[in-house]
Amino acid sequence: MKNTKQRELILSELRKLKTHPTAEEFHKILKKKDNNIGLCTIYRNLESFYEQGLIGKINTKPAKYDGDLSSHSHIRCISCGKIHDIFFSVPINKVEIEKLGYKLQGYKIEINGLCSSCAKTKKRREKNV
Amino acid sequence: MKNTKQRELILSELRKLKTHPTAEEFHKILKKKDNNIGLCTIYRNLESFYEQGLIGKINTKPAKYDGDLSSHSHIRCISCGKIHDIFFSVPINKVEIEKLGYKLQGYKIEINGLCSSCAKTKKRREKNV
DNA sequence: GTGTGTGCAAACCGTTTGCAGAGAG
DNA sequence: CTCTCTGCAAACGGTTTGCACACAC
Repeated sequence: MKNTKQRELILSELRKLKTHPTAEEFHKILKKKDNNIGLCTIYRNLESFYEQGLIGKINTKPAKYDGDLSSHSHIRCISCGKIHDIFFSVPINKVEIEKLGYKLQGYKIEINGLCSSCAKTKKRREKNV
Repeated sequence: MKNTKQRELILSELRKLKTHPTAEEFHKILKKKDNNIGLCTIYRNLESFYEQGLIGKINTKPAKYDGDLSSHSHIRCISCGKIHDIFFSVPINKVEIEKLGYKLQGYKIEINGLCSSCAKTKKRREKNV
């Protein structure tokens, strides 16, 4: 793997973010540092970082990327799609997995909820205000 | 919601399956019963059943659908993509969610592992056999 | 120098949509 | 009769790929 300036930029900038940008959002951010960087370079590198386990990827459409590798989950608002980090551990029962003949590689918990600002908007809508 | 023969066929056939077909795989299955059924009808109805909470949907690409609503999770082989049902419960800490101002709607656990047949193939590959 | 990485545009693929006609109510 | 549902084909949108050139090694 060659050490290009784009590759370095992508990883270091993602690490700095506390948000979970889509490839396109991230592209806009990176253009401020390198106006020529291509969207497909970002896709290519994010994907390869993800495969190497250097970053996280959230299974939304479009996908969101996470520079924070500390073990945490995400809660996603069913109304606006916003994602928040959430920290709690879940005991995974390996026995059940081994019974099926699988070797555990990892797991993700995908939590859906309604965020407070969407809850307010909804309440307002219901009152026809 | 009108009660068309396509709609009825889609739901009843999905309920019969123990597998988790993609829309396209399911289309092939349904064509045996109704050769004229269109792929987009299947998409439309599966999506609406899913929104009504009548069936499950697995967040793969392409998406897979699950006619079994009993509370269970899925383990996905990282090598071949096969999905197995897995039954165990996970305590979700609501306090942490409420702290963030969210109202819990639901959650899914996505478990990744290596299935036994892929593990064998891999071992064989490593030995150059 | 050699070979991988880049940026561009075009292809890709799963999914969605517009439309005219069919069929449920 | 009306109005939603269907099947078709074409559009869509996020992502990937083929290519020629650039640049790390």
